[in-house]
Amino acid sequence: MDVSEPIIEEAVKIYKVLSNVNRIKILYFLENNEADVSSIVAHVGLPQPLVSHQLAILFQYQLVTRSKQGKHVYYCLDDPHILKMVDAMLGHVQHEIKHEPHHYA
Amino acid sequence: MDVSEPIIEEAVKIYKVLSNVNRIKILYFLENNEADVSSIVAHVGLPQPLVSHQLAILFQYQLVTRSKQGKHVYYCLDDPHILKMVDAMLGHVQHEIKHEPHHYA
DNA sequence: TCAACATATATTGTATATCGCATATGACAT
DNA sequence: ATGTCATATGCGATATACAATATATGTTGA
Repeated sequence: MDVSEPIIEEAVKIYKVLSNVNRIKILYFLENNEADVSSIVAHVGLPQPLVSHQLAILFQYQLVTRSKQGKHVYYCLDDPHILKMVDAMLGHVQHEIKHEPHHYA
Repeated sequence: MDVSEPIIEEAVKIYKVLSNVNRIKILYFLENNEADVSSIVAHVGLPQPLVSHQLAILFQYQLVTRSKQGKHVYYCLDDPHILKMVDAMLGHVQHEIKHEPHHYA
C-alpha cells in the first residue's frame, strides 16, 4: 500500500467528515433512500439549517450528490463504498462494545 | 446494521482519532513493527513530545498497546482490524485520485 | 545519590468545528 | 408581484483540536 503524504491527507479529510454524529446519521439514512432535505430533517430531527450545513459538507467532499427538482433538492449517496466502510466501523464498534467495553473519557 | 446512537458516537470517536495525519503515520509504521517511541520519532520525523502525545491518544482509544521495558516503551497495534479499515480508506482515496480527482477546498 | 537518557505531561496560542439563530435565496402558484 | 414553501447562507458564541515549547517523571548505571 502506498502511504504517500497526499494520500494520507486526503484520507484524513474524509475521516474528518465522518467524525460527526449528524453527518453519519444523514449518510446512513441515505443508504436506503434518495431523499430531499425535508425528509432528512424529519428523520434525523435536527434544525433544517444544520442539516443543510452538514449536507453542504458532505457534498463538498463528494460523499453525496444533489439534484434540484423544483423547490426540492434531492440528496443521494455518491459513493456507496464509503458507507461500506462506515458499516465496517459500526460493526467493529458494536463488536468491541459487546466483548470488551472501551472506557474512553 | 444497528445504528443506535451510542454505537455511532463510538464510531465517531474513532474517526476523530483517525483524522490526523501524524496518528495515521504512526499507526501505519506500527503495522510492520512493534516499536519504541524513539524509533517512531525517528521514522515520522516529529518532535518527541508530539509523538508521545499522539501515542497517548491512540492508547486511550485502544488502537495501540504499550509495554514498558526498562527505559523504553514499546508500542504495538492493538487491533489490526482498524488498520485494515485504514488500508481500505487509503486504497479508496488512491483510486479516487487516480480516476476522478476530488476538488476539495 | 546523581547524571543521562527515554518518555510523558502541562501550557499556550492559534486554528477550526459545531450549533443555534436570523436571514437570504430561489421556485412555484395565485 | 407577492406570498409561501423548501433550502441555503451568514454570523456569533462556545468548544475542541493542533502543534510547539518547556518541564516533569521515571529508569538505569556509576
